[in-house]
Amino acid sequence: MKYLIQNLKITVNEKIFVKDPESSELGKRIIRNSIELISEIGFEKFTFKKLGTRIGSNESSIYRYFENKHKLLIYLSSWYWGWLEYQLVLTTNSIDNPEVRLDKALEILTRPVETDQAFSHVNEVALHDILINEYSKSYLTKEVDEENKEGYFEIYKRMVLRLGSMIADVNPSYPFPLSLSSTVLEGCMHQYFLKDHFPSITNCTNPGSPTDYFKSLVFSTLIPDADV
Amino acid sequence: MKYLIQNLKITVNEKIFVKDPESSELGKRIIRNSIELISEIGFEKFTFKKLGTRIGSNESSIYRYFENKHKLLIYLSSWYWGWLEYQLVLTTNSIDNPEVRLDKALEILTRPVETDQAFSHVNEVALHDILINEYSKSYLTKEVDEENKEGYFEIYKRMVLRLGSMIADVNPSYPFPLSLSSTVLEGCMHQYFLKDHFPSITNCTNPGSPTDYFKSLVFSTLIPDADV
DNA sequence: TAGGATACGATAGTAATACTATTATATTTG
DNA sequence: CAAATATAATAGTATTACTATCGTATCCTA
Repeated sequence: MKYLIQNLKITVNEKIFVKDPESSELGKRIIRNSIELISEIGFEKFTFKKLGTRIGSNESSIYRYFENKHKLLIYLSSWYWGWLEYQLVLTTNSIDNPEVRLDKALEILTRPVETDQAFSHVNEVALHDILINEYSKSYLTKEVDEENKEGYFEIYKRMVLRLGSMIADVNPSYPFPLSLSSTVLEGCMHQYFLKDHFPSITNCTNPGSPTDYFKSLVFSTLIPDADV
Repeated sequence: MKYLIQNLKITVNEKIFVKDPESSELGKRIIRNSIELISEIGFEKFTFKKLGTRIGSNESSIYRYFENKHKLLIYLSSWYWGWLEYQLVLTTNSIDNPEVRLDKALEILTRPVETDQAFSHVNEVALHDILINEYSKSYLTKEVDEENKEGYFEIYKRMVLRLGSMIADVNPSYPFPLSLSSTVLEGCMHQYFLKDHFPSITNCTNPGSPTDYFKSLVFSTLIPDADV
């Protein structure tokens, strides 16, 4: 994938980190290796000590960037949603026809992730795996309301609102645009998970099928007599 | 809610527990209090030590019933799905008309949970909260494939298959009955979560709206020109 | 080029977690 | 009444998730 804008930086809420990991080499090593390590061993078994060993650095140095691994997960997730949002906006904002725009949006949001050369310290494919396997752990906590107030989930919510408004543009009288939008974003990650671990309870077992499924779901809901 | 059958027992895979908690008073106290404690402080902060203190019993005694808190969560979830499945089957199996049956099924599966007098040691409302806030943590692990082989998620998968086949009965040519079924079950818990913590990205903010939303989603998908 | 700020690494230490093991006592059952 | 079983009490371990301190290297600037 190629970008019009080089040296792009995905902006993440400053409250999420202690020191901006994009501001130093060590910070970028933390990001690159935490993505790989979390996707390898899972979030539960991931510790700053293991990450320190892996990058030949000290546990305490990592704490200078992130308060704890929960905040790191929120950082990585925010980065992912910011990256996806950028692609969504770039691809859809020039499209005037609401149906075509929504169709394109669903494609961007549900397709398998590919590596993006623009961000060399981020393995987007591994990061997508982390989102599928770990994202809900970032908000299924007792601290979610506080953290939401602090703006930790802004980018994700903005994504839901964006897709929701594209849905409303196609059918302004549909009463559940936001629920449909949140169902698509969350449900898509779930279908990717099922494909890998519970294939008996999904029909999204080959590449491209999540896109087909969610397009059909959304359009037949919004345009009852359409031929989709 | 009243039951035709008294002294009913929800059957859970025996590999999930060390000793059947239904077989003793202590076991039932573990179940009752773990449900309350997990829903109060959340799964992360929940420990067997805290549970022991709460029930005036010893940490080591709890380990005789469950290997660890992960298994306890799987037990509680399985119990919940077994309980819901019972209601689903009881309510729908006498209905011949596929549309009416699916409509009724969606009602059972998406409505708010009420206390069930038949199981005095289980607070079903608190258990539903646990499912909403913690269920995905039970399968979003690196051990999911092994545990799936052991049958830990059987009841849940059976639920998805049941709803999936009711969906297929309404429209046999619809290509994604299982994905739609899993989306409804998972998505419903997600909408309940959003209602409480991210109300700005859902339209399911008042009681009954998850049912309306999912009925409309499913029927407009299956019956494109229906008046739903 | 000296002096101060900043970054990083190394080490040590703490409270809590998630167990395991052993022994003692109480209760149930045959 | 003896044996089996269940539970309680205590102790102990490795790991986790940090916090605190200190020394050194590097960088920036006056």
